[in-house]
Amino acid sequence: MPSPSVPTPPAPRQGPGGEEGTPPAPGAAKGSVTMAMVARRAGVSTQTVSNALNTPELLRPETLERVRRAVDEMGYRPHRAARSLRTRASRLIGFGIEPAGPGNMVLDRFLHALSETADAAGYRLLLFAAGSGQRELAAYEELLGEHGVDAFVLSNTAHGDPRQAWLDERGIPFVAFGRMWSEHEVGDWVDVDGAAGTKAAVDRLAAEGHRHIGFLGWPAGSGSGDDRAEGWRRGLLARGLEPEHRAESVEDVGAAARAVAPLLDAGVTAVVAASDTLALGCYRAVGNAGGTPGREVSVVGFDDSPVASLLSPALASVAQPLGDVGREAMRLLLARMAEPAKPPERVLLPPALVVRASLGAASG
Amino acid sequence: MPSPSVPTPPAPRQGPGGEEGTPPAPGAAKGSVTMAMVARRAGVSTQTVSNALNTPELLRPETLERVRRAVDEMGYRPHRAARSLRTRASRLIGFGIEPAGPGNMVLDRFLHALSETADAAGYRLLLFAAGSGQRELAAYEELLGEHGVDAFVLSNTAHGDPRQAWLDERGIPFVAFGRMWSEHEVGDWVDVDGAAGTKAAVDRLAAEGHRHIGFLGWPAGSGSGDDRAEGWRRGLLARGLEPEHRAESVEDVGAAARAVAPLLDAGVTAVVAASDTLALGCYRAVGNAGGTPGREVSVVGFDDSPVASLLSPALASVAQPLGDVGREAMRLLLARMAEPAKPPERVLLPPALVVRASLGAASG
DNA sequence: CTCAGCCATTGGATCGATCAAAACGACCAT
DNA sequence: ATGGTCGTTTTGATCGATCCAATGGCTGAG
Repeated sequence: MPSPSVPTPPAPRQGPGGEEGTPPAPGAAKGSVTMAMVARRAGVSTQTVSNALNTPELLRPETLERVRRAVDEMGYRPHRAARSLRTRASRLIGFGIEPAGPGNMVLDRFLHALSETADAAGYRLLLFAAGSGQRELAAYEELLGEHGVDAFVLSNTAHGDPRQAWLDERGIPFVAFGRMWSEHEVGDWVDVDGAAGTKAAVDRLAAEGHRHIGFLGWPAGSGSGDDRAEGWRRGLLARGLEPEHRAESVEDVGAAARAVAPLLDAGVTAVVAASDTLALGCYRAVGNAGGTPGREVSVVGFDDSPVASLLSPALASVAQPLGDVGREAMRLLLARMAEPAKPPERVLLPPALVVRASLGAASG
Repeated sequence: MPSPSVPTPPAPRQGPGGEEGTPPAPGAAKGSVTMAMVARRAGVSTQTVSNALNTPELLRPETLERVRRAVDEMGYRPHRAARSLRTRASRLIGFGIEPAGPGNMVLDRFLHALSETADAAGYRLLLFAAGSGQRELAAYEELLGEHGVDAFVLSNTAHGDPRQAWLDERGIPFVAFGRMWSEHEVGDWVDVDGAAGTKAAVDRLAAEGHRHIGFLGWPAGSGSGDDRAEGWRRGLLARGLEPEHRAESVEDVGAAARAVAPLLDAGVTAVVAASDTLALGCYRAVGNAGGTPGREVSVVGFDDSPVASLLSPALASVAQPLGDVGREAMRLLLARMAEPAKPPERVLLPPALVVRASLGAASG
C-alpha cells in the first residue's frame, strides 16, 4: 500500500462500496465499479444500465435519470475488455510508426491531431513498431487477431504499397496519409497538395516581379516530388512563362548546391525547391557565387522545417498542415467505419506558403 | 469424443470450419480461431491449451508439442479482450502526446524505440492526446478504468509535475522521460545527462586549444538548462579555467545573437550553447561582427536538430540518444511492473558530441 | 494387491458487458 | 371479463480465456 493518507479533498466520488447500507457487491475488490453495482444502486437490472448507456431512448425518462445519477455518483466506467469481448469491436485504431529516417517527415503534430480527433469519437490509437512490407502485414494480422483493432491509419505510403490492397481485401477500414501514386488507388486517403504549394510559391514570386523562376527537385519517379515539380510547371505556364530552368538533386545540401549552380548561371532570379534541404543547397550555391540569398536570388523551400525560420535570411517555405491532415484523416476513417461500403473519399489539403525574407522582389 | 481426426500435418492453415467432417465449432463465425477449436484439434481440453501457452512447464512434453502444432497450424492467437477480462491485465501502456510546441523536442525516435521494446515484451502503446494538468490526470483515470492500462510513460516532465505523485499514490507503474528537478523525486526515470554533454563539448574545445570558452544558456530556473550550464562550468573548473563568460537568452535566434555579443567582445574563442537555436544566434552574431563561425569562433549546439548538419559550416552539437532513452525507459518500466516494490531506479544517459566543422582549433 | 501420493489433465465457474427473447404491467378494444 | 398490443424492464445465454478445485492415471511403497 503506497499511501494510507490521501488528501481527501471534497471527495466527490467514493469507493465502490456505496454507503446506503448496500453490502459491498460480490466482486467489489479493487477500485473498479461494475455495471451490477450501478444497477443495484439505481434499483434496476444490469441490462437496464446497459440500455441507459447504449440505447437511452428505450428507457422511461425517469428511469434513465435515476440510472444516470447512479453512474455519475459511483464514477462508473464501462470496462472496454468486457464490452469488446461481447461486441467484437475494440474502438482501437492501429498505427505503425516507422523508424524515423531521413526522408520521413516529423509526425508528432500529425499524431497528436489524429489522437485528439479519435479521442473525441471514443477511439484510441494503438501504436506498434512497423517493420517493412511483410513484417508490417504480419503485425496487422496480430493486431487484428489479438486486440481486435477496428481500423488502421497508414503513413509513409509508397508506390507499390501492398498494405492498402491487403486491408481492402479483408474489408478492414483504413485511411492513408499519402496517395498511392498508382493507377488503381484503393481506399480513402488524405494528402497535401504539393503542386498547389509550389504553384502558390510561383504565383507569389511572379507577383514580386520574377520572370525567371527555376525548380530544384528530386530525381523523377517519386510521387510527391513529381507533384511538386508539376505545380511549378503549371504555375509558370499559367502566366505564359517557360518552365525551362529545372535541376535535380538527391536530398543533400552539397549535391543540391552543385545541381542548382547551372540554373543560377542561366540567370534565374528565384528558385523553388522541393524541400528545405534542397533550398539550403541554393543558399550555399548563391553564397559561393558571391551573392546573398534573398537579395539577388529568392528561394522558397518546402515543409517549413524548424530550420527555415532559423536561417538568415529566413527561408520562405511551403508548410504542410499536418494538424489538419491528422484531423481530416480521422474524419474519413470514422466515416468509413460508420459506412463501410461508401465510395472512397480522397482529400487534398492545400499547404500554406510561409513568406519570409528569402522571398524578395526581383532585383533586376 | 473430442477429435476423431487429429493428424492432418500438411494443412497449412485453413478456415475455422475445418473440412474433415468436423462440424463447424459452435461459435465458428468470422475468421477467429478460438482456444476451443485448438483444443479439439489437439485432442485436449481448453485448459491444457491455456497451460501450453502460459505455463508450458506443467505439460508433458509430448502433449505440449501436440498443442503447439495445433496452434501453429490453425494460426491461433489468444484474444486479448477475453484474457484481459479475466486477468485484469491489459498489456497496454499509456502514453500522452502533447501538442508539439516550440520547446518540446521531436519524439518520433523516442516513440519508435519505446514501442519496439514494448512489442518485444508483449506490450503495446496506447496513445492519447494529453491535455494539461488536471485534464491529463482525468485521462489517466479513464484509461485505467476503461482499458485497464497497466502502466504509463510520461514525457515533458516539469518542475512541480503532479503526475508522478498521482500515479505513485495509486501504485500504478510508470516511468518518466525527464527528471522532476525537485527534492522529492518519485518513481523511475530516464534522462539525458545534459551536464555530461556540455562538459564533453568543453573538453573537446579545450583539447583543440581553446582557453576562453563561453556559455550561452537559457535564463536560470529551467532544470535542464541549469544542468547544461553546470556541465560547462565543471568542465572549465576541471581544467583550471574560470567560468566567467556566460550569457543568457530566451529560445530565439535574434535574442541569442544579441545576448552573445558581449562574450565575443570579451574575446571568447568558443561558445557552448544550450540549444541549436541559441547556437544559431552565435552564428549570426559572429557573422555580424565580420567573422566566420568555425574559423574565428567555434560553436557547439545542443540537441543535434536537423538544422545542425545543414548549416554551413555544419554545426557541432550534442546529440541526445533518443532511441536509447526509449529503450531504457521501457526496460525500467517492465522491471517495475515485474517487481512493483523495488527501489526506484534512475538512469542518466550520456549524450554524444557530434563534431562538425563549427568546432575547430583555436586560431589565436 | 491395495492405497497413498503425485502428476497431468479436466470440468465448471468466472471476469463484465451485450444480445436475444421472455416477462411484466398498463392500457384499450372487444 | 377476456384478449391483444404496446412500451418497458428483466431473465438467461454468450463472448474467449483463465482461475480453482477436482478428477483421472500412474508410480512406488507397504
